[in-house]
Amino acid sequence: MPANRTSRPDLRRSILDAARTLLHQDGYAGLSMRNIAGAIGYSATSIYLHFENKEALFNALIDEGMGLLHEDLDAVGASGGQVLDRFRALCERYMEFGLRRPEYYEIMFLLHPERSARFPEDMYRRARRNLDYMVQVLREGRQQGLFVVEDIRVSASGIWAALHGAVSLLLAQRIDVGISRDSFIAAVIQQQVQSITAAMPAVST
Amino acid sequence: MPANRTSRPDLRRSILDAARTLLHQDGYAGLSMRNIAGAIGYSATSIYLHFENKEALFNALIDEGMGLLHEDLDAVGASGGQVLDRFRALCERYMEFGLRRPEYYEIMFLLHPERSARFPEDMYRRARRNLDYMVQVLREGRQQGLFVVEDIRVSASGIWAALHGAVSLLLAQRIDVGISRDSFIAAVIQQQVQSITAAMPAVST
DNA sequence: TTTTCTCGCTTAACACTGTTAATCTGAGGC
DNA sequence: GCCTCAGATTAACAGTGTTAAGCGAGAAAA
Repeated sequence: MPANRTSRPDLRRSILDAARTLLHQDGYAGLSMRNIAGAIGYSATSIYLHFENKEALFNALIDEGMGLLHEDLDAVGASGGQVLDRFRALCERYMEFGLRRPEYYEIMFLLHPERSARFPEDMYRRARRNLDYMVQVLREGRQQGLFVVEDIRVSASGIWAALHGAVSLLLAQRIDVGISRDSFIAAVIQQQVQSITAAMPAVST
Repeated sequence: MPANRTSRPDLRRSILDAARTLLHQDGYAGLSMRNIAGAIGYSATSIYLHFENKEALFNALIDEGMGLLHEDLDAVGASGGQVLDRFRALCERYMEFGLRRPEYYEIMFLLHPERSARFPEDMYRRARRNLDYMVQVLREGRQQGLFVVEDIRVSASGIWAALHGAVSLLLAQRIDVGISRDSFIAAVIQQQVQSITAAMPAVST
């Protein structure tokens, strides 16, 4: 029996919200179709009226997460300010997103590496937009003679990899407990800064 | 019916090998107890005579993988040579391990971030030994005045995170296909080098 | 008003999964 | 020959994603 048949359920939206909530509460392991359905007072098979299968449901959530991440990173781009500050902010914002919304980050970047072969093409495109923020700020920094990068796209990928690795290990609690989260994040960002501002013998000597 | 009852089966070993092979062939999704057992001609419940549960089986595999990784990294330490070269080699070897043995790397560092809370303590210790290789070479480099790092342990963690992120994204095929694997790896290593050799105004000016 | 149709949702079922309990089997010791 | 016991098995349970069939109420048609 539907929880509230009168109020124009918009079941699809409810499913997504319930899935996200359960993901946040119990993690990926405790998330089943019957679970999601039960949380909103429907039967499991109702979900299939709105999503082709579990993977499609996840892709919809991933899509939402990408949108949120883009919002965060967009805010950095629009903030103006020095290019180095914006680079730092970009790194910080990315990591902060992963740590603040682990349920999203997990399904967006952490889960099922083997499945990504079946990933929809446009999902890839959205993920690649993450990189574009980085690419743009690197290009700008290079134009101003502040950053030293050979291939911008490769460097941006490397920096993204570093940030992603840091978030992954933090979420998995695999960073030494003797290291404070904040100092680790600061160090990671500092490493990225040094990796692009380093080795400028022509200017500094 | 056992595949070969006469030949002193050493079932435990067979189980681990079968699990590893299946993991390599079909990925984590296609790995079930019945699958593993079927591959060596036993029933699924036989596995429970040698492993408490599936997680224990995985932990045994993870343990093996850690051993292999340590062997690889040890070889670098014993190689002698310049400290910077050894640092590079350490980075390269780590990434190469992940790419050469994805089935091990996946269960060691990629799978089930949520489950790691239940991770056995000594498993953590072994994982932390990875870091010690890095810590040692950083310390040596600093003593020689080549590396500039504030907190060695934090820096080592940051570098490990970067390497881990690079391996993760490569394995998940989330690095732009327009970027060659080798140039990406080279760039990541170069970034790590710059992150610890950068900003030496006192010496360079 | 009565019949038919349609759509949203449900139940039943299938083939899986990890795991436990109970059972079988066959070799070694008496 | 009989007993014991360890190694392996079958049966079963609760759970999973997913499909097929069925139900019920409201709209449309007669």
